[in-house]
Formats: sequence, structure tokens, C-alpha cells
Amino acid sequence: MNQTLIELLDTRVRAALAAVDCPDAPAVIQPAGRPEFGDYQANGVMGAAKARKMNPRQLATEVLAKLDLAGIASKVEIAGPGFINITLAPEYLAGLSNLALTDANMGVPHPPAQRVVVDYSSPNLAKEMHVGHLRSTIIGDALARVLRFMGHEVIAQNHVGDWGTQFGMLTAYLIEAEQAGDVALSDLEDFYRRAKQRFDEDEVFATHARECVVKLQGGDAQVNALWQKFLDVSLHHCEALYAKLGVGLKREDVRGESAYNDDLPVVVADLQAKGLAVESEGAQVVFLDEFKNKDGEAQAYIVQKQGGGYLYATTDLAAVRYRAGTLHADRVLYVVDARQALHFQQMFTLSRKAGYAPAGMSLEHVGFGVMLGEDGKPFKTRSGGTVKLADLLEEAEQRAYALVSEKNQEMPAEERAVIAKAVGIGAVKYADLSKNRNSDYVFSWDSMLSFEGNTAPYLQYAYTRIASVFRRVETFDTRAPIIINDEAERQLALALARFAEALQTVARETMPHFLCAYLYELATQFMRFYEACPVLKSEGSVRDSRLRLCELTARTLKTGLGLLGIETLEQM
RNA sequence: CUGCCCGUAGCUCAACUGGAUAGAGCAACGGCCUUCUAAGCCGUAGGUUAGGGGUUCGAUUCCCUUCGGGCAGACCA
Repeated sequence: MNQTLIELLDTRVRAALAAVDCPDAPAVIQPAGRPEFGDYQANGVMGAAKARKMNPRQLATEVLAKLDLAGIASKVEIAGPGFINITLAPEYLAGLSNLALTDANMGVPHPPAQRVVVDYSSPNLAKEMHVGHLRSTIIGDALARVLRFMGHEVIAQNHVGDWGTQFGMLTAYLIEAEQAGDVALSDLEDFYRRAKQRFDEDEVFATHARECVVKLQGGDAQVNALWQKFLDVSLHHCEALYAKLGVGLKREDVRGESAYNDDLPVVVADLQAKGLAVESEGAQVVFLDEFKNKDGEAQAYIVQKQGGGYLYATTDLAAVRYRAGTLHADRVLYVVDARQALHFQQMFTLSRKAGYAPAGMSLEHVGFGVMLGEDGKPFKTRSGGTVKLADLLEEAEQRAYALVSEKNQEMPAEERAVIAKAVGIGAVKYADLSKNRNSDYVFSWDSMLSFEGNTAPYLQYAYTRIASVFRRVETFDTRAPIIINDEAERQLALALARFAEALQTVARETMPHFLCAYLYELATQFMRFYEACPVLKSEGSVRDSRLRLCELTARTLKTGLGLLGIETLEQM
């Protein structure tokens, strides 16, 4: 299989359109809106008819006469003003399932491979990770996994905040703490708070902190060693959370802001040389007339502060140069808070103008909204503080443990804990990933852990039901073909065949929620099949076929959830 | 003031270059366990897609406008 179902139908319908003298008309294939319209619908005829001032139903009839779907569709008919409704043949769908069972990539075609940089998570290493880092981390991770699965070369980059004045303060405080024999780096948040307090209250300390910034930036060995030590501790903290979350980011993926230090003066000088950056109010500024300020004039984009300091704009420009010049990326995804949308638009525009990003390199801001509490206001603790990511995940596991215990009172505590981890963490991740990332989303323990509807536990449960079947099966033909007799089987096979489409959409739109919606649909179709078609109690080739269908469903669910970074369980 | 995002069932969310009667889940109500895990399945009810105008065979989707919410807009990221 080298194309998805939609691509196949698109090719065939376009060929038919071309045969009736509409060579450039798009087929506009979509999954059918209602069951009675079949499985897919082609909507392109109406547009083509309009362009040629023809009667759409008449044209549809002509297209239908030329449309070759032999062996693919069992029914093709014209409906409404000129829709072509396509119902796929059971034998064809069975064939696709059989193919997917033997294919190493589960029947998912690989598009031309690209080198894709995915910039995600990017916590500030001065502090502990909090809920604000959750979305970038798991959305980015899911996208990286999907792109890799589709055969792309993914370079994950953790653009951590490891530079800036706050690190002067922290190293100064680290010196103090070490002298006092108290290296309390176990709680980063507390360490930061104490350092900040010293900075605000003690002028001598504040001066020392500023000196440390200068020393750090000047390459002073002692301060740099302390800085490295601090980063190491902070990164360990992040990695512990990545491990708990099942996020694949590794130490070698870290390429922090500091990595671009040497290139910052070069960038500014280059922008000046190109006549893009000019001095304004003591700062180096690029005026972009693509963007207007409050007075309707070209908006200023600062690349160097008055006093010579650099900003994130400079760092990001340097990163573009690196990703283009050294990494030769075809595509760069920035999985960053939607509030930075303007910054990215400006930065992308300037990167093009300055020639840092070649025309063939796609720069995409994968923005997302903020997490809200159930009151609709930004997600905070009862006391109004920032919620630590570690605390959130801990609570997820605890809540899941309580629920697992309710359902399995006789189960050993150890097993319950394993299930609780997969379910709790999975629920948190899925609740986030299943929503359109563009909008803010309401974080609700109750709905994500209700285990009903479009949730991770529902999908995990579907998987365990299959696992349970295979625990009970004694013997069957593990190479038996899938044969479709029942409509529930056909619907399940159709859902299975759409896996590739879902992944393709996710990769193209950088929207993980399409994969979630797909998996939910697949699980729902499986549940219906499971209710309607006895597996172990059936006999002969039907039993073998149904077991094979179960097998492919399980693999697809496991693979799909895996691409979201969510574990499956044999039992729950 | 300017720009971006958003407004869909009581609640949380879908709707893939504009397609047919706008779909799910929760909550509500009614069915289904001597049969592979009922964390399930089936059914009922619930809508002027914030309001108004426009484009066309067709608009939740595109354009204009009003209202409401969020965010951003020169030295934080």
C-alpha cells in the first residue's frame, strides 16, 4: 500500500474527471457525512460542473461512467446535487487489513522523507517545571513521534532557558549556599525563591549577583562551573519528569539559549550590514513594514538592547541560522505558547528577509492555548500559586490509583500502582492532546478520569479487552486471513484502514487531536464489533478471522497510543 | 488604538483545501450482564453554530459589521 484510501480514491476520481474533459478539477474526497452516504464521498463534480456551466448531475453521471473502482467499491452512486457516494467492498477492506497485518509499517505509506526540527518543551532551567510546560512537552513529543513513524528524520530540540541575568543571581546564591555548607538544590523552586529574596533584600548580594552575570558571560571558569552544576541539577529534574510523562527528550536533545551566544553579535552585525537593523533609541532595531504599530508605522523588532544585551529575538534568529545552515532542516516546528505568535511571525519574516531561512525551509509556529481551571480562569493552586508539574502528575497517579482500587479490590497493590501510572498519566496527556491545540482548554480531573467517552482510559480499556481475548484463546491459525461477513466487521476494518489518513493529517496540520479522534473512532468501532460479533465462541475460519481483526486492532491502538506517548496495559 | 485567536446542545469538545438532516462524550431519561472485563453496548431528548449583512447551487467554514471573551503590540520569554 503506497497511498492512503483518500489518496487512492482521489486518484481514481480525478482520472474519471479528466476523462470527461475536466483535467484539473479536484476530486474533493471526504469521509461520508452519514452512514447512508457510504464510506467516502467525492464532492468535486459540483465545482467542476459549475466551472464548465454544466448540469452537475449530468456531469456526475458522465464521471461515474468513467470511474474505475473495480475491486475497491461495492457501490458507487450519485446523490443530491451531484455527490458521488462510495461504499468500499468488504473484500477490499479485508485485503487492506491482511496487508496491514504483514506490513512492517502497518500499511502506513511513507511520504518523501524530510528532516524536521521539532523545538519543544523548552523549560526555564532557573525554575522547576510547572503546568505551563505541559502542553509544549506532550504536544511536541507526540508530533515528533508521529513524524518519525512516517519516516521523517526528526531532530528534537529542547531550547531550554539557560541564560540571562537570573543565572547570575542563582550562581551568586549557590556560592553563598556552598560556603554555608547548604547546597539545597533538591527543591529548585525554593532555591530560586530564596535567591530572589536575597537579591531583593540585600544590596551587597544583588551587586555580587550582577558581577556574576558579567563573569558568567565573560567566561569566568568558577562561575561557569557553578552555572553548569546548576543546569545539571535542573536538567535532572526535567528528565525525571520526562521519564514519568513518557516523553522521549534526552540530554543530547538539549540545545539551550546559551548554545547560540557566540553567534549573537554575528547576527546583529549581519543584520546591520544588510541594512535591516538600525540604531534607534540606543538599541539595534529592525523595522518591519509587514507589521504596524499603534501609529500605523512599521513595527520595531529589537535585536539588541540599549547597553548591548541580546534578547530572545536574537537567539531565535541565531537558532534559525543553525537549523538551516548546520542541520539543513526542511521544516522547523516551534511548539510554543500561542501568546508568542506575533514574535514568531516577526522572527520568521525577518529570517526570510535576512536570508537565514531558505525558501524551501518551512517555519511553523505550533501554538497552543493556556490551561484553565474549572472556573475558567488560569489553572492555579487553591492559594493562587503556580502548579508544579511534579505535583500535578503525582495527583493524577493518586486519583487513578483510587479508581483502579475501586474496580480491582483483590488486585495486589503493586499491580494497581502500575495501572494507575499508565491510566493517570495517560489521562492527563490525552485530555490535552485530544483538544484542538489552538484554543485554551479546561483542565478537569473529573472529566479526564471519568474514564468514559473520549478519554485515554476508554482507549486503554478497549486494548485490554483484546488482550483478555488473547489470554483466553488456546489455539488459532495465526496466519489466517481476515474475511468480512458482518457489517460490524466491515466498519472495524474500515476504521483500521484509515490509520494512515489520520497520521497524515496530524503530520500536515501538526494537530495531534486528529489522531485522538481517530483512535476514539477505532475503539468505538471495536466495542461495537465486540458486542455484535462473538470471537472465541465463533468457529472455524470466522473465529480465526475475528481473532486476526482483534490482533490488528490491538496493534493499531497500541501503536497509535504509543505515538501519543500513552501506554497500553494488558489488564486494567 | 492596531493585530492575532476564540464564541457551536446545560457542561467539555468535534466537524479535514466551503458540501447533504452540524456530530461525540458528560449530565438527564429508558433498555441490555447464567455468553470473550458493564471502565462496555443500544436507544430517547437536547441547536436560530453570539447577532446582523454579503459572496453562491450550497456557509460553522470565506468577506464586512456589531457585541462578548482571551492574548499580544520597543528593550522579559
